[in-house]
Amino acid sequence: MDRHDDPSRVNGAAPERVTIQDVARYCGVAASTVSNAITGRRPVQPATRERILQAATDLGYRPSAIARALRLRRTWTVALITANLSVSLAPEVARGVEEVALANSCHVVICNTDFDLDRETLHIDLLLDKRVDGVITLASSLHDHNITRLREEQVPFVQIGRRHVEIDSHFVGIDNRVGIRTVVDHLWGLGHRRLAFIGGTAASSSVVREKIDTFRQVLTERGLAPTAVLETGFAFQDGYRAGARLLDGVASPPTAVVAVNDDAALGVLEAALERGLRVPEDLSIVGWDDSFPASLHRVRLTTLRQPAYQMGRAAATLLLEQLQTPPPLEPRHIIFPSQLIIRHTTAPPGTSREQRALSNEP
Amino acid sequence: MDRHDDPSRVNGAAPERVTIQDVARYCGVAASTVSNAITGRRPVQPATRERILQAATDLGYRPSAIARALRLRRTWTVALITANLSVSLAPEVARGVEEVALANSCHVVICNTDFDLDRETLHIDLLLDKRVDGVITLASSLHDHNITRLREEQVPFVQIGRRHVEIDSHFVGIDNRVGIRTVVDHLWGLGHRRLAFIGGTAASSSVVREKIDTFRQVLTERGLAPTAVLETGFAFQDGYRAGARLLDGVASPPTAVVAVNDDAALGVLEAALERGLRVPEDLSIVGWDDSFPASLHRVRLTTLRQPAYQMGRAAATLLLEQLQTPPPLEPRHIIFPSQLIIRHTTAPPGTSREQRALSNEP
DNA sequence: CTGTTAGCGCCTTCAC
DNA sequence: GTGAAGGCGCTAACAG
Repeated sequence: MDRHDDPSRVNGAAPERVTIQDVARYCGVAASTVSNAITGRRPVQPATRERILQAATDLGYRPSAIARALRLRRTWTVALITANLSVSLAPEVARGVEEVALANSCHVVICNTDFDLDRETLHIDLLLDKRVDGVITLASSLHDHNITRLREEQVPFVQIGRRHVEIDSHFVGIDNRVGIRTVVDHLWGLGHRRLAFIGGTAASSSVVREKIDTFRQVLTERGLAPTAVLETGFAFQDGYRAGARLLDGVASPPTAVVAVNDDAALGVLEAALERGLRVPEDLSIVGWDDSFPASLHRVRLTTLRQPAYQMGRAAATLLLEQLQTPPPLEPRHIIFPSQLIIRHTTAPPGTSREQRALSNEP
Repeated sequence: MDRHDDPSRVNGAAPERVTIQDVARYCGVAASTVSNAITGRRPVQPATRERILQAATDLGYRPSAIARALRLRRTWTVALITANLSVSLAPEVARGVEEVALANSCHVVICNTDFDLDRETLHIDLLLDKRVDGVITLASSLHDHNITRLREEQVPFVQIGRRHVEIDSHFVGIDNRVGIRTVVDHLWGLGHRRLAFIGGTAASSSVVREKIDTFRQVLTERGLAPTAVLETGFAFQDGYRAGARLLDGVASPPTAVVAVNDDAALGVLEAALERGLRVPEDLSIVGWDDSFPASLHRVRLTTLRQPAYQMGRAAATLLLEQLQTPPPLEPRHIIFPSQLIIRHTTAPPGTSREQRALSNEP
């Protein structure tokens, strides 16, 4: 009862949190017994167990995750590394990851790289220092160098969307080749022969490389060559810039554009509409991701749907499985089906623009 | 040189990370000296300092953030608590928070509450166990009970968007009353007299209460009453449902709708277009947030812009300031200006729907 | 300027 | 079943 003996009141500042020792003293038992009572790793006399648990709640005891982490070498924390958390499907992926993590008493730290190597490396430094239990990378958000570091430190990781060709790992995504083929088939079937691919940067992303390669290949199979391939980036503005380059002062602009993602596609749409083109009559546009804005009534973007949320869930599940079973599982690939959502931005090519283009040719 | 003495190779599994002791032994100095050389808290002989730093990089030493956290009672981790990370401005806020955090070697853990008290409490439990350095809450994402717990544990926190009336705290946001007044003035000026408010739930959010109260009040000042106030929720589908209830089989539907956020507004837009209404001729719609889809050419939603990214930055900055200066600063409120972005979903009310409605009345 | 000691809070031997 | 001792990796206090 002597207030001076109460370690939680040494001075007026920062009330110390109650520790396992406090509970032990309070119950007249050893700290290890409290630990056993709470974690249940070793049997404890039911009576004392009850007393301890009661005391713990009475005193408001909560074990320190930090002390535990130091001892157990587990932090109950995973990282989600992405280029830009607010781009296309990232938010939904994050939601999925977080949901599964929470169900496993695990937290998610977010890391935006902005496609910047230094930023990315800094994040990895911090994550390694913190001994996060695992990492999920979204799309092309990690350079080989840093992937290697994770591998060396034996930090489990799962990649979503982008697969490093050299480094096999757990992976969640769709088959980009099949996707591109579906898109091109659709446009081909509508009668398009002048197709362009826009957005992304192949240098920073093997997914983009894969898409572009497949795009070229499928066209080649049909005896065509791309009207244009513009690697302008992933954001709306990048798509807009691509649209401008595609449509301004070009003798034979494409009649259809395949974009690296929805954001870029919407940028192209914007550029086209600003130039007085009708979509889809004058220009067909296909996006990729089926992000929220694509579905809006007045947008009605034709697009390839990826189940972002489910992919986030799957990635987190994969990751957490690894944390529980020490022997490293052999890499597993979960391939979700992709689905072409045909809305109002694709149709047979009109003639207005086509004729204009022809009349410009000598 | 004897491999058996190398503690990092005890057995084949999990290569131990090199500790401060390893560096100390390697250099023939005490661990505390290594600590001082690296943190620079106390002076170290330049020569030995150099040797230690060199050894540290050679051995690949990186201090354990966990051990540091246990000792220093700082985790270099903050939490961002939000109802739904993928809703309206949350992703942009998160980006802002993360950017500032990283610049301070700090990580951000994300917590989605889904407006669920249990989920929220679970998150707070875990965050408290982890001794996060601080918390940022976005919109109406924390119940009073949990705010109180943060307060009791003396965890610094900043609120974005929602201000608890009873509990003063650091706050970042806009003035909702001014915002609503601006919106209603705009509609009033266009000639609208039948206005509805839709979306949100006043019970779960003081912001919504504030908006609705102001909405009613401004109308009252003009001698009007709301045509409808539908608290249906925050998501696109909630807006869609509200739109349906507003427009189906109602004698006098509103000529203008004020939505709680852009997502809900887009839902109303969808419902209106599906019913063959023209927007804005038959129905004006005003959103809130200026989220990405609102700006799209074919959407052109009139909306109130909040600087989401800047608000995230500001919140994180406020938070980190608190971590550096022990004496708790008195609560500061950073109020950003809001801005009405007038696009194509608002115009003087047309007569087509108006007349139809009148003709239905006896 | 540097080394020794102690302890942050917990869990895991090892004795009893 | 339970208690005592030791240590996870680091830094603050105290000697020298």
